[in-house]
This record gives sequence, C-alpha cells and structure tokens, in this order.
Amino acid sequence: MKISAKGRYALDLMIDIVQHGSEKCVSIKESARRLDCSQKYLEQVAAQLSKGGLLHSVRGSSGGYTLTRLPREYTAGDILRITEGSLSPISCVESGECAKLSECGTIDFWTGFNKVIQDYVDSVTLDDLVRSKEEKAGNNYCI
Amino acid sequence: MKISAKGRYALDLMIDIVQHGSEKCVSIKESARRLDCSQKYLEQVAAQLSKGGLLHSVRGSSGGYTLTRLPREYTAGDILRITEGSLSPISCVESGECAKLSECGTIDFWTGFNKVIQDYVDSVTLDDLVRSKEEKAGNNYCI
DNA sequence: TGAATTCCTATAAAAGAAATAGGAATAACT
DNA sequence: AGTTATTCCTATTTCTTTTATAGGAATTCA
Repeated sequence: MKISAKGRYALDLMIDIVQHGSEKCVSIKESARRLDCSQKYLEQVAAQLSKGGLLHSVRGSSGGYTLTRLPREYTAGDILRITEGSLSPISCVESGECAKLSECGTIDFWTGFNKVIQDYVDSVTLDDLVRSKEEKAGNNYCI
Repeated sequence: MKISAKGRYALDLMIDIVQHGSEKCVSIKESARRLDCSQKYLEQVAAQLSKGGLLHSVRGSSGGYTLTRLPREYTAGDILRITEGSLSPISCVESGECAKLSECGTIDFWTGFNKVIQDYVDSVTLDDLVRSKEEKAGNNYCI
C-alpha cells in the first residue's frame, strides 16, 4: 500500500512552485532540475495537476505553471488524489461495486480506514509543507 | 494506494477460520470454496500467515489451520502487515534510506501519515471483524 | 495403501507504474 | 518573419509487482 512516485513528485512540484513562483511562472525544466527527476515525466504530472485545476499553465516561451489558489488553500489530499486517482485503501469503499456488500464483514473496517486516511491528508496544507521544507533548509546552517 | 487482494484474502481467511474452527482445523479447500477464490493462491496466503506466527498449521489428512491466539488478540494491522509487507505509505519512513532526508520537506507529513494508518489498523481486532460479519449475517433474516 | 492435506518453489499471465520519445501548438523576444 | 522555449498530446517501451497457475514432495489419518 504505497503512494506512487508520481504522487511524491506532485507534492514536491507544488512545493517547488510555491518556493520559486512568487512573481513568475515556474517551468518544468527548472523544477525537474531542482527535483532531480525526469523532465518528461514531470511534465505529465504537471499536466494532470493542471487538468485537475490545481495549477494554471502558461504556454509558450517563458511560460510555465503558477498556483490557482493560495498555498494554505490546497490540502495534501487535494494534490495526492489527483495523481493517485484515489487514496482509498480499497475500491469498493468508493464504488459500492461489490455483489457481497450486504454480507461483508470487513466493509466497516475499510470505510473507517478510508476515513482516517482522508481526514489526515486533508489536515495538512501545502503551506504547511512549504514551511516544513523551509525549516529543514534553515537547519543546514544552524546545526 | 490500495491494499492488495492478498491482504483482503488474509483478513477474510482469518475471519473464516474463527467462524469455522472452534473445535477443528479449517482446511484451505473449505475456505477457498466459501470465500470463492483460488485454492492455490489462498494456500500461499495461509502459508505466509503461518510462517508469521498468526496461524498454526496441521499437516496431513484432516489437517488445516487453527488460530494461535484468541481473536481479540490479533489486530487487523497484525494480519495486513504480514501479507502487505508493510502498511507505510512510503518506504523511507521505515528504512530511513534517502540521501536527502535532512532537507526533505515532506518527511514529517509522511511520518504523520504512517502513524494514523498504523494506529487505525491496530485499533481493530479480529474479534471486531468477526462480530461485524455476524451482525451482517443476522441482517439477512431481519430486513 | 490411499486419500487428503500442508509445504515448497517455479513460472506464467496480467496489470500497473515509471520512463522515454517525438512532435504539435503556442507565445515571447528579437 | 524567424528563432526559441515552453506546454500539450499521445504512443510506446521498459520495468516491477501482483495474481494466479502448476506440479509435486512431505506428512498424517483411516
């Protein structure tokens, strides 16, 4: 039960855009260099976030991506659900597509599991993540 | 981020053994029939649970599996961790194997995520699951 | 001895994740 | 106008993991 690399990239990318996009667009080329990952793959992640309304894209030369909201208005859940497709631990929790639901002994367990997951990921904002990263960066000089 | 079929089978199998193994061993053949899944695959799941100390196996004719503890002494987490390998949402949370940990902005988020997952799955016992199943079974006649 | 089981391990099949690739569309800058 | 830098679109490949199948060895009961 792992979050995929794509989901991790998505969080890292959003953080990167906050940190480097105060006034300008942030291009994928830049971000990929900083995050040290495949530019082409990161493009796909960005496209998905853009399609999902979490990023605004600017095409053409000196284009890139900007946020569509304030950092505190995104939750980690918003970001991860876009790239992971869903964060539920089991598909029937969402779809209800199971012939044996009425006699299922584990559905309440899965439903509760799903709830703690969603509650947690929606309790952390992008702003929290950025501040966490900034604290870490500061520590490099202090310790 | 899904629990695998193997993990679901493991929970269902443990429940089945509680429900049908009060006095005797429960064979995989029986369970596979009741759970409507591949006998050979369920064998592998059972072997894993047995190896992990959650089930006691009896070989030979009229053999099968029995619990090694009382139902209330297993948590869902105990069972799922055996078959899923781990329930952490990201591997570095356990391994600490990441060169960039000191500058990572998301590690605290992942660590907190891991905690709510472990806390939840360990808050539900096998006994809870069995009772949940029995309630559902009762409903078939009441509604 | 025969039948029913767990145990062991190999392998095939299917699905999904991660990355690569090439180029079209768009927009800024000179 | 032309060059360059970008997003956008989609196909394909490669890799990994999951799921299932397969065959038989070891064990135990009757």
